[in-house]
Amino acid sequence: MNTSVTNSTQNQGNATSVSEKDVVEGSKANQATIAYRLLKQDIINGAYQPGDKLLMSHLKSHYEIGAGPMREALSQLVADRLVTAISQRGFRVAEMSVEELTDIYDARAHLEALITGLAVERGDEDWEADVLGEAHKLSRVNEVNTPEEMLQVWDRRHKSFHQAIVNGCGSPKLLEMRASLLDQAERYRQLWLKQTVFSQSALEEKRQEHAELVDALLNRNKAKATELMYSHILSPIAIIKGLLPQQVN
Amino acid sequence: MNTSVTNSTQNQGNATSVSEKDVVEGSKANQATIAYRLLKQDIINGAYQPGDKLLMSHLKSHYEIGAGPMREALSQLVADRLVTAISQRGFRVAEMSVEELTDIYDARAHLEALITGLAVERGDEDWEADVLGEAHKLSRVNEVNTPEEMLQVWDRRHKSFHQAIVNGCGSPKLLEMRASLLDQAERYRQLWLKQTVFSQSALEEKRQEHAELVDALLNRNKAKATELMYSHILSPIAIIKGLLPQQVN
DNA sequence: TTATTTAAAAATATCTACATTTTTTATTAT
DNA sequence: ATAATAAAAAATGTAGATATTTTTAAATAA
Repeated sequence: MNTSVTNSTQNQGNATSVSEKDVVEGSKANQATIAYRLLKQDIINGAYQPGDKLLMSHLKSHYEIGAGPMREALSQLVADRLVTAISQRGFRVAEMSVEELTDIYDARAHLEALITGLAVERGDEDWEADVLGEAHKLSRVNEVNTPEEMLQVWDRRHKSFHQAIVNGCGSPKLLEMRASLLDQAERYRQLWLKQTVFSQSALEEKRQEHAELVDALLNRNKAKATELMYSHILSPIAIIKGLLPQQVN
Repeated sequence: MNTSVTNSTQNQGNATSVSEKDVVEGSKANQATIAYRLLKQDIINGAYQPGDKLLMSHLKSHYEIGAGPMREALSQLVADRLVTAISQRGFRVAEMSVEELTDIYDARAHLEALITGLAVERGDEDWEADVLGEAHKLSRVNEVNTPEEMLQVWDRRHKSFHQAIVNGCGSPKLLEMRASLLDQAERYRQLWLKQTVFSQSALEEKRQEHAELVDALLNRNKAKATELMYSHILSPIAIIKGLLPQQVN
C-alpha cells in the first residue's frame, strides 16, 4: 500500500483547525465527518490505489482519529462506492475497471442529458445568465502560472459551468444523484483531465463543444442540447480506456 | 416519539440469531449492519414518525446495540436521506413534505422512463420472458387470506414486475440510483399502497396500465413505453398529496 | 522433495464500557 | 419577563477487551 499521503494541505493540523465550510454551515464537524472528507479526497487524488487495503491501524495513526469515527467514515465511503467492505475483513479502496468506467459514463451521459433537457424546459432568466457567465469564465482560463494551477483552475471552472447548466432542472433529487455519479467518476476523470488540459487541440475541441452547447441552451433547443450533452459526457471514455490499463501494470 | 416498535419478527433476538440473507451472502453481518437494517425498516414502516428524535439511549437499549455501531447505522441512513443529523445534537427521522414528495416522484418518473427506454433497446429474450412472467404473477394476486397479506403480496409482486422491466437496461449504476430513489419514496408509497390495494377500481386501473406497458415493451415501442412508464410513476402523486396533510395533524 | 493439513501465534477488525464534551433543561437572580 | 447559572441529559470520543482472520511454522502424507 501507498503509505504516504500526497495532499499536504489537507493533512495539516486536521485535529484542531476547522475548515471554512464548517464555519459557513455553522456546525463544527465531528471526527467522522473530518475523516470522511480527508479519506475521500485522498482516494480520489490517488494517495491510495484501487484495491489497497485500508488498515485500521494505519488510518487511525495517519488521520489521528479513533476507530469508531473512522469506521463511520469508511462505511459512508462504501455507500459512495469508493470503498468496499467485507465483514470482519476490513475495508479496501474500490477497484477500477473498464466495465465500471463504461457503466458510470453511460449512466452519467444519460442522466446529464435528461437533466439538461429539464433545465432547457424549466430554467429561468437567472439560469441563462449563470450559464453564460460560467461559460465566459471557463473560456478565459489563461492568466495562470504553473501547469498544476492550470489543471485545477480549468477543472474547477469546467465543473462550475456544468453545474450552472444542470442547476436549471429544478430537481434536487436528480442533482443529488448526479453529484453521486460525479464522485464515482472522479478517479476516472482525473486521468482524462491531465490529457485534456495539457493539449491545446483537446482544449480547443472542448471550447467548441461548450460553445455549441451554450448556443443550444440559450435558444431553448432541447433536442439539440440533450444530444450535445450526451456526446460531450461520453467523449472522454476512449481516452480513459487507453490510460486505464497502465494503472493496472 | 413512538416508543413501541411494531415489526415484531425483526426485533426478536437480533443479538444472537443470523438472518437468512447473511447466511446466503456467507458473511455474518456486524452490529452496524444489523442496526441499519432494523432501523431502516422501522422508519419505513412508520414505527418512528417524521421528525421524531432518535435518542441514542433509546436506540441502544431497544436494539441492544452499542453507541458506536448505532452511529454507523444512523449515518448511513443520513446518506439514504431517511434520517437527518445535526452535529452534537443527534439524529432525527427525516421530515416528509409535499415538496419532497413532488421532487422524488418527478425524479423517479423521469429516471424510470429513461431506464425503461434503455431496457426496450437493450433487453434480450430472457428479459422479455421475465417481464411477461412477473406481469402474469402480478395479475394473479387473488388466493390470499387477510387484507394485510393482500397488501404485502401485491406490493411484492408489483415491485418485482417493475424490477423485471428495468433489469433490461444493462446499467448497474442507473439501477443503483433507482433503488436509492425507491427507498426514499417508500414512506410515501406506503400511503398510496393502502388506498390502491383495497380499491377494486384502483387495482383494475393499475392492471390496465400494466397490460398496456407490457404490450409496448414486448413490441419494442420505446416512445410509447417511456411515455406510459412516466405517467404510471406519476399517477400516485395526487392520492398521496391528499393523505399527507393527515400525517401532519 | 513437494504438497497438504494442523496448530499456534500474530495481526486485525469489531465491540463495549467508560470518559469527555456539548447541549438542553431547570433554577435562581435581576 | 430576561438573563445568568447550575444541574441534568445527551452526544461524541477513547481505550482497552474480545472475537475473527491471516500468517507462520510444524507435522504429516503423497
